[in-house]
Amino acid sequence: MKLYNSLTRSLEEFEPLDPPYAGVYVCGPTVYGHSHLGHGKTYVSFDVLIRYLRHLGYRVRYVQNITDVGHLTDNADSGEDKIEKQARLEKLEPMEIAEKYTRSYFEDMDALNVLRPDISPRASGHVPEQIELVRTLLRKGHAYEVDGYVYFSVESFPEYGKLSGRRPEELMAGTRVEIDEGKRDPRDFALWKKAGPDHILRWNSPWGWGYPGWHLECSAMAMRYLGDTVDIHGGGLENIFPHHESEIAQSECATGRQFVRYWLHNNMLTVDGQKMGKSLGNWILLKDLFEKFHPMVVRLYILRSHYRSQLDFTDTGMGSALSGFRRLAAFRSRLGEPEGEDGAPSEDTVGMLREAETVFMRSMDDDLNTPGALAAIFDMVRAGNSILDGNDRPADRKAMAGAMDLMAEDILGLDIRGWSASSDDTSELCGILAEARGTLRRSRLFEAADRMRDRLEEIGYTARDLPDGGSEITRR
RNA sequence: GGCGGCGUAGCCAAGUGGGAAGGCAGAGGACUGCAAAUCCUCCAUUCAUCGGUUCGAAUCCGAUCGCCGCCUCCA
Repeated sequence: MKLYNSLTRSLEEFEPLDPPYAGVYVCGPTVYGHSHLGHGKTYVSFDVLIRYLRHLGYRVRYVQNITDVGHLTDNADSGEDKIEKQARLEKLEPMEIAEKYTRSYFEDMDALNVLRPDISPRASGHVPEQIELVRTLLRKGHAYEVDGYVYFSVESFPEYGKLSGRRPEELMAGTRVEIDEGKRDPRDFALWKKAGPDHILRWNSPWGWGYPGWHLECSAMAMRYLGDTVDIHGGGLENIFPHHESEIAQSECATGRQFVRYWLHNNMLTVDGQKMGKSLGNWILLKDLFEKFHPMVVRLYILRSHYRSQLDFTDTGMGSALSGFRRLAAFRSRLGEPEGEDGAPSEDTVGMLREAETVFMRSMDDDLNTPGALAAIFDMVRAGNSILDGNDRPADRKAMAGAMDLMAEDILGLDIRGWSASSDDTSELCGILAEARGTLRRSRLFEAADRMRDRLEEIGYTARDLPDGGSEITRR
């Protein structure tokens, strides 16, 4: 499989350091609020990576942190810890906030059918590791302490900037680079920050009470669980600088080894052509979106564009995704669950499925080209329907079901069968109504039968008539 | 100001040197009592514009116009 490596700015064949094991680290959320659609895009994208790596036979260890401490509301030291701020607003303990929104995050990711990471380490639970990393950097001369603060010395790492492509001189005296009294160099960043008693989330350290700088946790936890060199590190594009750049600096200075071999970055989400921002009034929480659209439709929407492209969210786009999902669901539902069929599928089916899987895998191998992979699935749906229209053989349905379940469900994570099942709460009632419509039709009381269909349509049910004279009623 | 990306049919979106995928919407047809679903056919001689390289470019190079993002907490 080829992956686009931000570090080399090129497509590279993925080869883990120690096959078949593959270590993947993805920057997780800061848990001070409900997850938004941007989280959805990022974690669905990386979920597909994990699923596909596993399909290819890699033994993946997927680590994704939960940031429950240390990030500030703004860049200055006067900034407030975001979790502490939220705790004050909700009148809860900071750890209650972290717990509440961690659960909320997993709830939303579960709905999107995102597989849970193998390890979800909390930053607050890894302060000793972070302190140890700071000590190492101090010992090796890559950091210095100033009055309870510890800074990383960018000058001590000539490769600083290799990921983001920034030149050191650009970083000097930049208008937006934090100028801090204690720093020897404006580019330096804090590894450890001093915190007074008013700061609830603080720990004792060799440099006094404080808390870790915001780049530190990822380095510490990635190396703790995946070793000094991580195969794949993923995250949002906006984290390339300074977050990931600084992770590299800290980690490589501490170990003397390459920190990450493949850097993957997911592009951003826009809403109606604009950046999604709280102040812009286009902030979309997943929980709100799920009220309007089934999570699987959201997932399909995300997968219709490539993970390195910006994805623009629009209502018409969601409508289009919904129609597409219905098509997939209708096909899968038509296939049923023909478990006990032992006959061989027809040549047409075998050939058609081979073609679909070839195109699908070729697309996935090409830096996770999910739009191309979806095209292969839709081709299969059309060809499959065509074959079954001509001759509905259970062995063919079974083969097609297997292909759908592998490509759409296992790899792309579209829970199509779950969708069908979830809209089935009223199945018994629908059965009775279908019986009634069938009786009316057989009695040629078409006017009454159609009035029934129209009224059902109005409340969200679709009636379709079957070749045998019966009817079927389903919820849209 | 620095950096990066994008501009492909009505909308969305792959393709990145030699046949313009796929989805949605739309048109016609088959099927149906009528529908729905499904199938068939049609729907970009052309890929923002201009110029260049090439036997050949949506794909490479240059310019122009337009849009977006990152650089600041943000996935």
